[in-house]
Formats: sequence, structure tokens, C-alpha cells
Amino acid sequence: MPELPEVETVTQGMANKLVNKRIQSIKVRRYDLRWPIPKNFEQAMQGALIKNIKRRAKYILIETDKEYGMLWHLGMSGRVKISEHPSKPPAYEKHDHVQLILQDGTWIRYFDPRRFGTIQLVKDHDFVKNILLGHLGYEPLSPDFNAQNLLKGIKNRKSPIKNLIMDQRLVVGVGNIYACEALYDAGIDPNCPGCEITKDRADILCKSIKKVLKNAIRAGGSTLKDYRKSDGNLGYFQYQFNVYDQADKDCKKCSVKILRIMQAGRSTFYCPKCQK
DNA sequence: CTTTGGGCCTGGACGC
DNA sequence: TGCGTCCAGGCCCAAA
Repeated sequence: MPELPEVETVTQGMANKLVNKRIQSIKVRRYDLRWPIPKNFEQAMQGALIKNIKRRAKYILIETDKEYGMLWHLGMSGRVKISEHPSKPPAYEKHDHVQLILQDGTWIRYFDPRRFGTIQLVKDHDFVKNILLGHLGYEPLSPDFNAQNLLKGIKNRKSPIKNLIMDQRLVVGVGNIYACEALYDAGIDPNCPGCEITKDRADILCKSIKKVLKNAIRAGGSTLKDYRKSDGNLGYFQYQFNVYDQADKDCKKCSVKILRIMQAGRSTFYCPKCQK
């Protein structure tokens, strides 16, 4: 379920546990992810010192002192398991595809049933070229993502606004859940064509996207501690959705039933009365 | 150029 | 218990 808040939470959790530690051993159990893990992955990362871990869009970038760093993407079902304390790793579970063990005994695993995610090797040059300056749009929590720039991106588009805010080329990290939640918060009909969004409403939508994502990150940060104690998974937490997956339930503001429709092959949930 | 739809995978929920 | 169908949080790519 990783959207930006989940990836941010996972990234922070990994940074806390891994930075300034050295990789002692690596095991790739399955190479055939969405894009295959390179054949030289184990050899390339063996003995690497992890220097820094950061997020860009829904990618996790792990910088090392070697020629290559790592780029992780969780796809639809990817999770990161990490030991609470340095310890011997437990038996592998099905879908544990990659394991790293650090010199202090901390272990970390990439788990992904659907294998829509990936782990790649990247050089610093690639980080910039492919990720930072690639097709990816604004980071939603940065000041660059504002009403003016949002409007510029949608004013000539006929697509529904919901699909536009999920387009990585405009703004990154907003997936199906938070697109629905942000539009509900903003009181905007997800069907509204981009070209019909006014400057004032673009400003409201921008603020709603930031608000919803920040709230989710905060929720992740607080429940993360509890959850990690139990089973070591990072970034999967309960979040109280107002509309997502709430079809036929009463809108919290007006009690009208929440609708579920399909847009570009994805489910959209919204309140037909509060969202115009 | 924009927009739509299919595909990648596995697994869980549901109806019969 | 089993079997079929639908659906799922991302993303790319071909086709219209």
C-alpha cells in the first residue's frame, strides 16, 4: 500500500537503523521483480558503507561509499522488514526476496508478494539523470508545489482532476488513496476536468494534498513504533480514511452515501454532495 | 501531443 | 472444501 507517506515512513525507519553501518552479507533469493535485480547486485553491495538514505517520489535512494548505491521501489505490495535490535534473522518467509545483514547484526529484508517493486543499482549520475531530473514532477510537500504551478499543469487538460494529481509528471507521491482523500478534503468533484479548476480551488487542493499527506506521515510515525515492536514491519499503519474504501457508508460531513466510481481503471471514492 | 486500456504478479474476499 | 470471479495502494507501454 505504499504511497508517499508510507514510503517516507519506511525511509525514515531505514535511515535510523542503517546509516553509517556497513553491509556484511547480502542474499538475493529472487531476482525477477518488476525490473530484475542486476546479476552483480550482491557483489556490488558487499561490504558497502551506507552513507545516506533519502526519498524521492516513491523511490528510496540508498547512498553508499561504493561505485553504486541502491534504489528501492515498493510497488503495490512491497514491505521492508527490519530488526528491532541487532539479532539473528528468523527463518525466511515466502516472498522475502532480498536480505541484508549489517556488521552490527541488524538485518533488513525486502518482502513483496506481487513483485511489482524493484531494487536497482544506481550511480550518483543516475540518481540525478533518471530520478531527480527525470520525468518526475514536484514533491508535494515542497514550496514549489503551489497553486500557481498546479494550475499551470492542469489548465489545458481535459482529464479528470483526480487522474491529473496522480500523474507523476505533475506531482509525485499521490496515489489512489490520498488522491481521493485530498479531493474530499478540498470539496472538489474528482470528475472535474483539470481545465475547469479555478485558481482559488487549485490553491485549496494544493493545501489539502499537503495536509492529507502530512497527517498520514504523522500517523505513520506514531503507530510505527508500536507496530515495529510486534513484527518488525515498517510503514504499514492504520489511517482513518474519510472516503477511500468507504463506499455506501455515510459521509462524515453530510451523511450522504459515499460513491465508488471507476476513473482510468482505478476506483474513486467521493461524496457527491460535498464534492462539486 | 493527450488519453485510454491492458499488463505485470499474487492473494484475499466473495458468491455459488 | 473447492472453484471461479473480481479486486487491490504503482507504473510502464502500446494504441487510438
